[in-house]
Amino acid sequence: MKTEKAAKEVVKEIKGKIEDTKGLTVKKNEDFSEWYTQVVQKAELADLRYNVKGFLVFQPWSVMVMEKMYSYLEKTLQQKRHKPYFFPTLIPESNLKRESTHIIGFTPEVFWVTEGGDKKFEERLALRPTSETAFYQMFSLWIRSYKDLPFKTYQRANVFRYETKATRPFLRSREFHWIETHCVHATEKDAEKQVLEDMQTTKEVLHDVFGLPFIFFERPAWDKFPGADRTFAADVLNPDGRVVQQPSTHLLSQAFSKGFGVKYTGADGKENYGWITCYGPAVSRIFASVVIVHGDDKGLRLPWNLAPIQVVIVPIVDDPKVMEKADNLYHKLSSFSNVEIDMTNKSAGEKFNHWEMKGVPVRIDLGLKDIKEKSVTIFRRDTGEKKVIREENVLGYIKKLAEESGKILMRQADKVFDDLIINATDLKKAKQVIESGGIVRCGFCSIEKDGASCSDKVEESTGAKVRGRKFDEIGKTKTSGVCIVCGKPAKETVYIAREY
RNA sequence: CGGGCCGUAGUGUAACGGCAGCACGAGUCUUUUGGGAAGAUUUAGUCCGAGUUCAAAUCUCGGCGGCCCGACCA
Repeated sequence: MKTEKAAKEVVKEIKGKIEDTKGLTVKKNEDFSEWYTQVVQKAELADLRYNVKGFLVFQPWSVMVMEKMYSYLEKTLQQKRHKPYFFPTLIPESNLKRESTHIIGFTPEVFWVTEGGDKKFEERLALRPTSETAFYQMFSLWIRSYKDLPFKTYQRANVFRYETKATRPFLRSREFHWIETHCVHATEKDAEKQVLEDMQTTKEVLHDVFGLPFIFFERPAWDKFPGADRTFAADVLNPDGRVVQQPSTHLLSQAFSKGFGVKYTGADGKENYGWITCYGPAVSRIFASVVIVHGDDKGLRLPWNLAPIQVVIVPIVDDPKVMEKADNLYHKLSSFSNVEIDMTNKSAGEKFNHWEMKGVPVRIDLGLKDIKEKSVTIFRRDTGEKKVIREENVLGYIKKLAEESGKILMRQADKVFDDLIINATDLKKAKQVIESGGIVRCGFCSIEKDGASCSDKVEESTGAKVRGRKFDEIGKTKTSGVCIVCGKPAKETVYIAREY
């Protein structure tokens, strides 16, 4: 009995010690939820202790990464002729009401501003949950002629949604940071082209630069953006088999232009309503995906192009010769990368672990051995390899690394999707696939309103949701099967996955 | 918004209704440094408000905040 008690004490003591360490105490694929919480705190991405529910403080490391994300997104949008704006944060309630589906969809999550000083406003003002009803109010004043079209805008903004569900840092909080684009086109066809362009932008930036794998779906009728005619959304996959909705692009058609009077005079002198589209990459959530998709049991792994510090030089000993060589390297590398020398008084091992947690792509270790042998030791975070490189080859080696490191992370991430999509012909099988962390591909009666009841049954029996039809399969694959739920002939092939 | 759990130094954890303790961190000094160094020394805490009680971190109520699970979303 006594020994049992003593053993318990020892276990407790050891456990306490593990929890005190600065490293991650769980493996990503064993307890994903806990892993994510720890990375956010231990890599100092956000402080969750701000005293308003659902709001948090973004710390420098995440802010610097997100600044880079903004810059890639904005550069791409501007190349595609979107013009930047900053719109007000407040939107009068009457604006929100101008499109009926929109107001119904958003009302439950609006923060309202009702007074200024001690004076009550006659009309409530919304803290923008999204800015359609702010932009289109002005579009109606700005757009006169077909010569003004296409009218392509965007803004970087923080938006507010009164989420009722427990929030998760970066993935879901009551204030989040994004870019929203709003475009007016002369014809439906032009608007459709814009949606294609938005999807292409998503691929160019989120996949090719940030290394995130995703599938674009057309959402079913019951899951569209409030007020949209058609909604297309990219789902990024988490390692635990759940998907996260990332940028979505919407064909708003003419509902909003009619509500706000966004009209133009055509070449024929006749008045027409504009065709509106909008697109919303949520940078703070995209950041979450970068953390989740690339991170490992040691912490973050940042693609070269997103890392605030790309190369860190770690002097192993405090020795004048070592410091001189570190300075030397610093100046050479600064010409094409952000470099930092870790001068802290921590032990070598602790420095190594610290920078691995932060996800810095390249580390250079410098000690007396390297001085003697005219070499340096280079550690790369993407593959975990450590190599001794001759001094004269260092620059070339790191330049090459810079080019391929993002691609390596991208390829590693792309692979994840391969085995996860599994065909199913009945709900029992679908449930099995979902429970083993997969995504189901199956026949489905309809993604129009008449399919909603079958969708409810899918949710009921699998706990997962119908994500929609895969965009690049629309019209290409003939669906010959039957609906996985009702057994009627399947008009669509859809995908089913659990969601974050 | 419903159901469950929770709030003690910066962090993680102890204390039957009866002296709030331990570890890590942080500060200073010395010795160290090739995968989470050591000694000396200093530092700091019961979420907020009310109630019960001789006595509350502990019990009750309210507020604020967090975590998990469901309906909503980017």
